[in-house]
Amino acid sequence: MNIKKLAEKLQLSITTVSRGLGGYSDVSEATRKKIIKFAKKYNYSPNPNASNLASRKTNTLGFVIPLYGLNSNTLNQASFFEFISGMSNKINSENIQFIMKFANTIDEEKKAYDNLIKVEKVNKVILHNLKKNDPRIKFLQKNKINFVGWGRTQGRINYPWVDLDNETSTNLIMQYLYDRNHRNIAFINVDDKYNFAYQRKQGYLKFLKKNKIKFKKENYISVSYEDPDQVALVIEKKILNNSKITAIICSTEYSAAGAIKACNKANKKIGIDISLITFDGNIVNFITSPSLTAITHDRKILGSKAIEILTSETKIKNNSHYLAKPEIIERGSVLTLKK
Amino acid sequence: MNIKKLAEKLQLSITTVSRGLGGYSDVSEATRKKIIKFAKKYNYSPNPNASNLASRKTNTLGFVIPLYGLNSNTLNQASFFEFISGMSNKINSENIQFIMKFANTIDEEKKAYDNLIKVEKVNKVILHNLKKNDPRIKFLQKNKINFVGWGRTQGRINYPWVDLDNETSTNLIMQYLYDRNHRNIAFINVDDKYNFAYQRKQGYLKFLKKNKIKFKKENYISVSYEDPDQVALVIEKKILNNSKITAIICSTEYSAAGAIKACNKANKKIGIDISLITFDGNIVNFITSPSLTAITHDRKILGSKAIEILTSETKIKNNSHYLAKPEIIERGSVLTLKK
DNA sequence: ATTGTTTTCCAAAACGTTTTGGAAATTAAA
DNA sequence: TTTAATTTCCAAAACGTTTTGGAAAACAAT
Repeated sequence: MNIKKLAEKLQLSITTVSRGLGGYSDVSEATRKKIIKFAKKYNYSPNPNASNLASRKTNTLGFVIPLYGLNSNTLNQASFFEFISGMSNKINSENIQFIMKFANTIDEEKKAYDNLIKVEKVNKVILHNLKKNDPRIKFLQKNKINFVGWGRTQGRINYPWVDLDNETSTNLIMQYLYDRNHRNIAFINVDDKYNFAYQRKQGYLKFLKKNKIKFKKENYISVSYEDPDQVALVIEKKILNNSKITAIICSTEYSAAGAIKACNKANKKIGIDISLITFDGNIVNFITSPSLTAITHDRKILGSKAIEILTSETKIKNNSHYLAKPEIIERGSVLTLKK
Repeated sequence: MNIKKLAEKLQLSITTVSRGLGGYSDVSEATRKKIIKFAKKYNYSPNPNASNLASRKTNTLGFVIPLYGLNSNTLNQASFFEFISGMSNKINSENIQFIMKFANTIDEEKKAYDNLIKVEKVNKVILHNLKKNDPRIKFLQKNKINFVGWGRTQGRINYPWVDLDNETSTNLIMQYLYDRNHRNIAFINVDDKYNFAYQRKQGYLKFLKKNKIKFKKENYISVSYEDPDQVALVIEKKILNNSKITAIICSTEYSAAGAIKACNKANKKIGIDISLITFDGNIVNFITSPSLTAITHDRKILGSKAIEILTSETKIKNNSHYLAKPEIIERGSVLTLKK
């Protein structure tokens, strides 16, 4: 079924059918309804190729996933799926076309963006893993393509974005531990060149400051993703050997795994001898007994908000943004200390 | 840049440029080279919308990801990314367009396939999580759309597929354990309605038979994905309480996590008091000390083979297939018993 | 030199839409 | 009732390709 046949069935011109479906005001409500009815009946939907071609524009969302950075920066697998899941509802209901590309290298990533803009002519983009002064931003702004950042950079931001509220997260955790009388809290983070790690560090530091707790260098460590065993070793040496530390915050599931290993090795029972709280941790959170208390964010909403911003009727404001609120899931790995 | 302008630059007709780029034999080698040179120079690539429209066909691969089944059937997140990663090289080099859809429900999944075929007019599909007598197969065969299964069903198969060699995997593991003098080996599987689980069970059973070891009902348990804590409990009760069992095979990362928890609770040291070997387990494999010995498959190749089958010049044979070979990564959670 | 083949090229039609610029029909205003 | 304004519709052009059905040019055979 194509528009021509549908127009014949309806005894209307092709133009009217097209405009009716497009919701233009120059077709009466009555005929519009009839057109929609027939379109449904004959299961018609416009050929996107013809449509894009004729209108000289697309309604396509482009999205490049940097495979090379998976699990070694802001993108982890679980968060990807949640984000996508949140997006997909909106995408389906808004009838947006959706092109996703996967890049195994930085070079491929560059090519992928080029292709999206120049060949596929997408009009919306989700930008992941933004860097400071990211060239993609200028590129997109120059080409007047709507985009929203998944994650954001530091400092002044002149583009719309969605992100986890990382600073609040660590603040929340610190408060949670503080309320349970922990005063020497170790924070195992990753390199703060990653924004999420930087933000989490800020939350940690600000809480200390607010409560007039001195920052102890030895309580904060930054580990790499690369060698998990190394992580366990570092934790064992620097954290577990420090008898003052009563609680550990892990910034990633990997470091939580490392912490668990270190604790096992040092024969410290999590939730009894030492408290542990981790970000996310879908898999590791139930290995300990009692299971790990964790902090999570609703990343589904992040995905749907991103689409919302991109499709908002009004011209996208450069300060639209959304912060996913954190939530602590209590499971029992945090001990309440005596005063 | 479009084909018309490029033709002007080349002082050739649009037809010749199009056919030259398409590699047709009715344009001389000399002009073809010149065309390609100019196309590169002016950074021209055909508008896919116009191209699809004019040729009445596409070169598009469709792929529906069932989000609802994530981590609760054959699809887990890590395998998805590996598969995709393997695909993407081929996709880029073969200049295939690629549409991926995500379905949160079975209903959405159905709609997604419909959309791919009828609206997007894809000519290639990757089918995931195949069921016996899967209606999608008939649907695609009827519409003469090339497809390849990621995973396969049991029994006679009349379509091309790629899959893990699950039967060999368990066979390999069993041999590995047997060589180290384990005779009472527990296998923690998931419901064998999932084909991969069924195949793994077959490998386990066949090994027993071949080596004339009696199958002991109490050594085989099937656990669900839903409640990880429950898994740990079952393992503790049924496996760890059975003093004859010297080694455990875990079919999924989740059950390995459950096993670790159970061992911790029962105070059994993995790699010392009991041996453990798991499928995959990117995250859990380094929690224990020594780290978990695991069996993995190269899922990247699975992805690239899938594309290879779909793009093979010759008409796709219904018996093309590829089995990813397993490999044991020794880490130290398996003990060699004394004879 | 003529004819037949093969190679190399091209004009025009087609793909299925959207958009433009107006025409016809209806309603409102005078 | 006539004119003006508004509403509702439509024919034709355009989008950037591919494909069809030859035509022209080059080469080969006689």
